[in-house]
Amino acid sequence: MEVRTRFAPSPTGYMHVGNLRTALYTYLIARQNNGKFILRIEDTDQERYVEGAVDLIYRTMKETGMFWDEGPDVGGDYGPYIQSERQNLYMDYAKMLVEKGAAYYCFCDKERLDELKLIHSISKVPHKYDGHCRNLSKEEIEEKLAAGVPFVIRQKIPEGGTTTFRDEIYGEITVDNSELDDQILMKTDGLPTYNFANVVDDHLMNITHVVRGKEYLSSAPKYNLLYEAFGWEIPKYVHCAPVMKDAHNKLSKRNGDASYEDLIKKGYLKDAVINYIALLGWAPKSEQEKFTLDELIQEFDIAGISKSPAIFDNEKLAWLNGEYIKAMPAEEFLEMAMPFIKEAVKRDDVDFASLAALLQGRCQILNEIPEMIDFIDTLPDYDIALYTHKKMKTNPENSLESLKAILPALEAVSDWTQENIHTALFDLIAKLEVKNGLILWPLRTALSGKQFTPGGGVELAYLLGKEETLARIQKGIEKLS
RNA sequence: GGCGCCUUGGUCAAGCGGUUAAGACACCGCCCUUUCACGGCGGUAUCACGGGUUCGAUUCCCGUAGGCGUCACCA
Repeated sequence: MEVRTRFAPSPTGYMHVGNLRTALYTYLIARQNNGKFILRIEDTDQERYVEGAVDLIYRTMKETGMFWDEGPDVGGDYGPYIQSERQNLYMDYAKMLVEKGAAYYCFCDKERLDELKLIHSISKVPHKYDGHCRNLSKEEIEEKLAAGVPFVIRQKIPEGGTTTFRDEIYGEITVDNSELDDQILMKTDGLPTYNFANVVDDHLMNITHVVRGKEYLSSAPKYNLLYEAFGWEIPKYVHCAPVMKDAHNKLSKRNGDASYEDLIKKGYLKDAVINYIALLGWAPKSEQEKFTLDELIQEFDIAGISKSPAIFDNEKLAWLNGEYIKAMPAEEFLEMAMPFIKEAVKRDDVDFASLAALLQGRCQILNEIPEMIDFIDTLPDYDIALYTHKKMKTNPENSLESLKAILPALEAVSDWTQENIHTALFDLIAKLEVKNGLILWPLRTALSGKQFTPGGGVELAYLLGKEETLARIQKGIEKLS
């Protein structure tokens, strides 16, 4: 049978990393089985609907390469793929269940239900519907329906016994039916609840693997009962443990910056993000760590998904991102880095390609760039203590001597190329018979005024240009005198 | 509180009755080096606890503890 999976987000906001990971796993299962990946929008809750959320879902999925075979925008044989456009179909299925004795009309109003809830909470009893309308006579039902009394349709959970379901990650789980509530399937507004719509849609769309968050694990037995009542085949369940911010809190926008969009804005690469989240909660059989989406399709295995929650580790994502940056073609990196370079460098007479080359091996996240190169436009007001470096055996005194020697040597360089600068400085080093560091450390310090820079004295001199280089050396000499 | 699930280093994790308990990030040290970085080498650090079962438990069973989830006319 053809594998069909579905990602079914509700348009209630942004795509956080946990969502994205669920989408990814769902996508991978479909692709590696040469199956179909379906996108379905679950918008039965009008109150929580957020404008633009659907577009964001589309954009994110496309950007990361998770293209769907069927969905609202591309169509398919099992549409519509937006739940609100399917409203008229759920009532018939609910009534079918009523006829089979697996569901029933309930006319209890809000007041009675609230009262019930209150009593339960005061007496510290788990809240469950009390079955008030479970056994109404046919006449009573007809009468109320005819009178237009608002109703819901509830699932009729069997009175005794247990229900067992199987999850691909957690194995077999059995619960007492007495633990299960007669949950509402159809609301008074005539719309289905998520729980019901999900079952009906998944069946109608021939979904074979239901991948979703672990928070639905406790509802799974009720879904099973529904499938059984309909006589439908039960799909494979894949419940994924959540992605956490720390040991106690799930990742959420309120707590920080866990949305896909934010990560991209900060300068994380989409491939790195996808790669990282694939590894968050799933372990490959080999020791490979870097995966393209295609490689993930090959290697992914449900058996490798872990049961326990995983904490989102920015450090490791940053490392992985750095690996991706290093592996990029230079031109591509230049293009991606340019906006970040421009944030700090307003001068336009800089050799940006050379600058980018220096940066490429030294940054993990693109937004680290501005701070790394902020000295290019203006020399910061630095402390002369920077001239002291134990290993280089430099101090303010000998640095002054070095700078004084460097100045004329560089003045003599007419064609300001990296090579010529290098030659001039190393000739000087040879002539003075000193260690490289004695010349180069003070130079780098004078040019940048920073402890850490992307590149050494030669590179910085070239980048700054002759005029600016000489001016900064002069300034260093004054500072040290 | 009832029910369910989970528990290997700081983090992600391999392991599926016998291992010196992999690997990666982070951290520390050394080497390389024109700083930082990169790279190379090495190191610190983990089976929540208590009972069983077994010749032998990280691995199987039962408890305990802790964590998480769920208990809506939300998804």
